Amino acid sequence: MTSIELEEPTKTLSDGAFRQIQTAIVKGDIAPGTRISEQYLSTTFGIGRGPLREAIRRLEGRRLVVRIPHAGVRVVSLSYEELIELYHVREALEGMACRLAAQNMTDDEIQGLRDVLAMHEQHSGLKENKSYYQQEGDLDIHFLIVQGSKNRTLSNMLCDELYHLVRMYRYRFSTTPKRPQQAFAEHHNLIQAIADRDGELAEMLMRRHISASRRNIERRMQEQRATTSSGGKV
Amino acid sequence: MTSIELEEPTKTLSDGAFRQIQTAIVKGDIAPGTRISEQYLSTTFGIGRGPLREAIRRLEGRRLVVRIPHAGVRVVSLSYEELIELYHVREALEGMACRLAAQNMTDDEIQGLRDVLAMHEQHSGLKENKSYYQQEGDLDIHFLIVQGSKNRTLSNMLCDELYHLVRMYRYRFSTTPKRPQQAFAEHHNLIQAIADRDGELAEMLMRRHISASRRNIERRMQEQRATTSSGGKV
DNA sequence: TCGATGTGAATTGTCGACAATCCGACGGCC
DNA sequence: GGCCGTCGGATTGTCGACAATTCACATCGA
Repeated sequence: MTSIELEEPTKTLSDGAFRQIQTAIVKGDIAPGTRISEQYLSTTFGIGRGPLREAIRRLEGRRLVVRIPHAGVRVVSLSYEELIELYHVREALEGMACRLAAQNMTDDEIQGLRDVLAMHEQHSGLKENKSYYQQEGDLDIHFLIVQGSKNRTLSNMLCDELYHLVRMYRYRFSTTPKRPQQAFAEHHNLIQAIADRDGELAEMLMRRHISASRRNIERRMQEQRATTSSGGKV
Repeated sequence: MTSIELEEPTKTLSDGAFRQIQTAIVKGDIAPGTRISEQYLSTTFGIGRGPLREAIRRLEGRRLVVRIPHAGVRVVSLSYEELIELYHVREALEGMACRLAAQNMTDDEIQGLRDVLAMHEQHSGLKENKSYYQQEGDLDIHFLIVQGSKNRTLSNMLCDELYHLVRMYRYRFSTTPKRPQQAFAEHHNLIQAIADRDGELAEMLMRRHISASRRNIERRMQEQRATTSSGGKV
């Protein structure tokens, strides 16, 4: 119901391939850094190389894949630094979105926010399935708030570009012990501030929420690096 | 010297077409909202439709053109509201960039910033060519500051996506009487704050600088609307 | 044994032709 | 006279084949 992807009927083969590859990358079916050959995708989706290449070019424009001329395309692979940078950008952008949401959301939309939160609370408490909450539910809340800012330019940047990258790397840090409950509490306060139409507070809470999430990643990444001295890519 | 575009030799026809069309759109050679036919571009650039379509798909991914299946592509045309939204986003993002720049720029880079400002002062004072300063010089300063943030993710978003859209609509408002001098003074204070390593002040000044620029557009747009009751697109 | 170099296979880049779809004009009908 | 269906032209979408470039492997020499 609150799904980010709205499944419209695909009009052209190129559009269909674009969506399928995008979701495959975002969901992690294709690991970051993987080289994807045209022929493989061509036979997999059962379409010619023409539309396929066009789909890849669109993904290239969205920075989900990087292309090296005459050497193929690879799924984008964020370095540790780039992932942290991404969260810093989110902090600024979603903080702004949250302030605008406190001003511009309708009462019905705020109620919808509460409903989703309650649903996640049940789901999280009932099944103790923390990964679900952390993985998708969190983004659903953020998604609704961003939409509530009523700034379409901002929504596009956040939902169509940054969130895909965030989702790519989200599942890796979803099992941090106390983080889900903490995030839930932060969401609760966040929504309350929006309901109170307190934009200043809402922005500050959102910034701290994302900041806490970022620090959580930093901490886990350092732990991981202490054990395995891997390269820069995550 | 401080040009945004770094002209690397184009490796493939598709890449070459991508850049040429992009600059043509950004510089205003192709007006916003114009429908661009594949055949025309194909014969103009002297390349086949295949690479051309791929270039267009990349532009589509960057939101510089919008595509309607089976009906062609049009150069993106921002509505008045979207243009204002764009400046709000810039306010948040460049404010952040400016704060980071105050922390992370080297002394040499700050000196480079001052050099560019001095150069623009001479240029602006000598030739009284206000449009140049407002049009490109302003963005050069912003460009250098964003690069100085040392946040590559932020740089990419600002320089590769937003600035192109800003430049598309910049020339229309370049002749506002006192704005260039005012902007110059704002740049001066901005750079001083960065040199003083005062991130808080630098962010605030940048936000106000962009906010002033936005209000300038809003004012001129309302004047324009008062005379000609045109549609929403600008 | 290690490095450089040349060859070959695989992959990407490009082109032309054909099919599917949409837009505008014309004529018929109410 | 105005509206609707049909037809034609033009444009876009798709496919297959060929050329250009790169990468890997094997070979040769120091």
